[in-house]
Amino acid sequence: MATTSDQTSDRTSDDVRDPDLVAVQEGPEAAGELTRSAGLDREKILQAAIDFIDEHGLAALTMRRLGSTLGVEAMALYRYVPGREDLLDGVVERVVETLWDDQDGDDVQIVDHSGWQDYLVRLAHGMRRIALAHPAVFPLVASRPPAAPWVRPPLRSLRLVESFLGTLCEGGFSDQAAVAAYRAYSSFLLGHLLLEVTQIGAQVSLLDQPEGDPQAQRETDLARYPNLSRTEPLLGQDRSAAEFEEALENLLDRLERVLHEAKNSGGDIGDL
Amino acid sequence: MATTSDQTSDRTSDDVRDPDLVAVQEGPEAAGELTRSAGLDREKILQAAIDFIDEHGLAALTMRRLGSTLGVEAMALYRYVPGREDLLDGVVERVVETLWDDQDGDDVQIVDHSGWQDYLVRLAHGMRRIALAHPAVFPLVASRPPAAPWVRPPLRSLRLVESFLGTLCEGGFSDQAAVAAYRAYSSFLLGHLLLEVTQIGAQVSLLDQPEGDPQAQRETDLARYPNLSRTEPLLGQDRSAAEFEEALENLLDRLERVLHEAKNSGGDIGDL
DNA sequence: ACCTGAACACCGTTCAAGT
DNA sequence: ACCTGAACACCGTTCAAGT
Repeated sequence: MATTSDQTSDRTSDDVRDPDLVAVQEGPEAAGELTRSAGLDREKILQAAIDFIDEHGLAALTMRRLGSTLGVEAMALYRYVPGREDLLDGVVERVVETLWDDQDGDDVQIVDHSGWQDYLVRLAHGMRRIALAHPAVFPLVASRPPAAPWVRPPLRSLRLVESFLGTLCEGGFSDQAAVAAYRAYSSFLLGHLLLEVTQIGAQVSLLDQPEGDPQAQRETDLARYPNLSRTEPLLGQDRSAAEFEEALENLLDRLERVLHEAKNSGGDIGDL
Repeated sequence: MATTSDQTSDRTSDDVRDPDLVAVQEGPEAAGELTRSAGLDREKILQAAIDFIDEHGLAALTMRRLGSTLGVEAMALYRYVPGREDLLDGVVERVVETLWDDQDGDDVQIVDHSGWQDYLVRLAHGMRRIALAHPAVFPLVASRPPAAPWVRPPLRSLRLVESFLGTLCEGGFSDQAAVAAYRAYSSFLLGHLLLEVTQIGAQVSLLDQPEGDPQAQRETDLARYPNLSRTEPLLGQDRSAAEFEEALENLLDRLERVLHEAKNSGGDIGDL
C-alpha cells in the first residue's frame, strides 16, 4: 500500500522468506522459538497477520507468506480461518480489542472512569495509541464495512459503542445528545487518526522513491504555487499531536456547552 | 471491499464478461459504440476503471477484466499505464479533478468565488458530491499515500492546496492561521466523508448477507446492550447530510472567531 | 504503431491423501 | 486431528511475435 507493486513484490519476497522458517528448521524442541510453539490457533494466526502487516505492509500479506511465517503451508490456515477476507476482519477486531489490555497505567479504562470527559479523553488517546502502533493496519480499521450501518469506525465494536453511550447518558446527556456526540466524536477520531497514519505512509513511500534529484523536483513544483512555497516551512512541521489535543478539547467544549444548554433550557436541543 | 471474496469473484465474473464486448463484435464501424471508439488512451482507461469500480467494487478490478471492458486484452493497457498501482493513482487523481468540470451551477468554482467562507462551503459540497458519486473509489482518495507528507486527503492536489491557502490569506488569515485552517478543514472533510461512504458500503454488504434470520440475530445481539437497544431508533436515522452541514458551520464559526481575535489582539494567536 | 499469445511467477481456495 | 501435495482458476507483468 505504501509502495509500488514492483517494489513490494520484489522486496517482500526477499524479506519474507527466511526469518522465522530458519528457527523452525534448527530444531523443533528448541527453547526460544517464536513460531509454532504449540500448534496453530486462530488467535496466533491473527497476531501473526498483524505483525506481518506492521512489518511488510498490507499489500504483501498473502495466505502463503503468512503460513510460512508460522512454519506451515498456506492450506493449514483454512482450518482456523474461513478465508483471507475473514482474516482481515479478525485482524481489525483484534487490533481494536487491544484497547482494553496491557495499558501502561494512564490510558483507557472502560470501566472505573471518572466522568464522561475523562472517558472521552482516555478513549481518544487509546485509539490514537493503537493507530500509531499499527499504522499499516489502521486503514483497515477505518474503511472495512462495519457490522451495522450505525457502527462508525474507528469505534468498531458493539461493546465500545455501548460503553460510550452509557457513559454519556450517565453524565446527563439525553439519548439524542449522546447519539449526536457519538457521531461527532467518531468523525473527529477517524479524520485525525487516518490523516496521521497516512502521513506516516507518505514518509515511507517518499524514502523508497528518491525520484531523481529531489531538490530540483521540489523547486520546480513549488515555483508555480506561491502560497504553497511561502508557507512550506509551516506545512512541513509535524503538529499532529498538538492538533489532536486541540481538536479533542474543542469537541469537549462543544459537548459541554450542549449539555448545559440542554439542562438550562429544559431539554429540547434539536440534535447538537 | 464490500463483499466477501467468494461472492465478489463469483458474481463479478458473471457480470463483467458480456456487456461491452458484444457491441464490439457486432461491428467495429457501428455508430453508438461506447467502447473502443477510437483506439485506447490513458484518460479513456482511467475513466473505464472509475466506472468499473463504481459498478463492481475495487476488489473486482483486475487488469484483465478492465481490458475486456475496453474490448482489449489486459496486456494492451500497459502501453498507457505502467501498472496497476499507477492506474489506481490515476483514478484518484482523475476523480478529484472532477471538482472543476461540469458543475451544475452552484457548486465549487475555484476561481471567481466571493469570500473565504463561500469558498470553503463550495469546496466542502464539491468534495461531498464526489464522495457520494463514487463511494467505492473514495476510500482510495482517503488513504493512498499522498505526493507530499503535507498533502492531506481528501485535498490531494497541489493546485487545490494552493487555492485553499491563497483564498484564506486573501481573506485576512496569517500564514499560520491559514495552515491551521487547512489542517482542521481536511480532518473534518476526511472524517465525515469517509464515514458517510463507509456506511453506504455497510448497507450494501448487509443486503448481500441475509445471515440467517436477521430479526432474531439482531434481537440477541442487542439484548446484552441496554443503551444500544434503547437508542437504536436514533442511531439508525440517517442524519449524514445535516451532520455534515452542522459540522461545516461549526468549523466556519471557529475559523471566524480565530480570525477576528487575531485582528483585535495584534496577530499572535499561537496555532488555532 | 498498436495489439496479442504464450509464458512466468505468483495468488486464494478445495480436497483427497497422508501421518 | 492436523497438515500437505497436487490441482484449479485466476492474478500482474514481460516480451517476442504478429498485423
